[in-house]
Amino acid sequence: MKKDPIQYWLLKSEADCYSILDLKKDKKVAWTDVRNFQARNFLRSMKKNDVCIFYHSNKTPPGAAGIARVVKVAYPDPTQFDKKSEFFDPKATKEKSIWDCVDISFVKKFNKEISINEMRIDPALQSMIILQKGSRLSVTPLSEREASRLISLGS
DNA sequence: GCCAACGTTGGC
DNA sequence: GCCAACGTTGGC
Repeated sequence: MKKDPIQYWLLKSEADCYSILDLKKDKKVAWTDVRNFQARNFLRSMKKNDVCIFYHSNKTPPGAAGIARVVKVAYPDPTQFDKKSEFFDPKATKEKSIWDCVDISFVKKFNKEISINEMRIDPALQSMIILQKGSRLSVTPLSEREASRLISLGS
């Protein structure tokens, strides 16, 4: 049986909310709270061992901060059922789950964070979805070229 | 803090 | 099914 090729993803997180250092400390975390259908669909197509570039948004400047790896594929996001959670969704039931999460583990923190400005001027990164005007998705696919460029810039 | 751009909701 | 109003995201 042939192995599926690795896919690459970019995960946004607000830096002061959950950073790559938090992930380093936790080693592994459930990537919950995604409440956008397009982003959820990307979560659902993630496979075990896929590589995720961890991006810090909402800071100056924002940028790519490290690498994570998918350790568990999509399953129902428990926060949608939790009445006390700000991500509670009254339309979701255990039988009809709406939102998914994956588990990711820490791989490495970049030696140098790659700012969005650097990405914008790098020819290999022009095609990144988050650099397109108006793009707000918190989960986006990366091409192998984009991912390896980011990894070499950050290492 | 501002605001452009997007997604969602709800009236019709 | 359209679209105005609203809420949110996220770079600046």
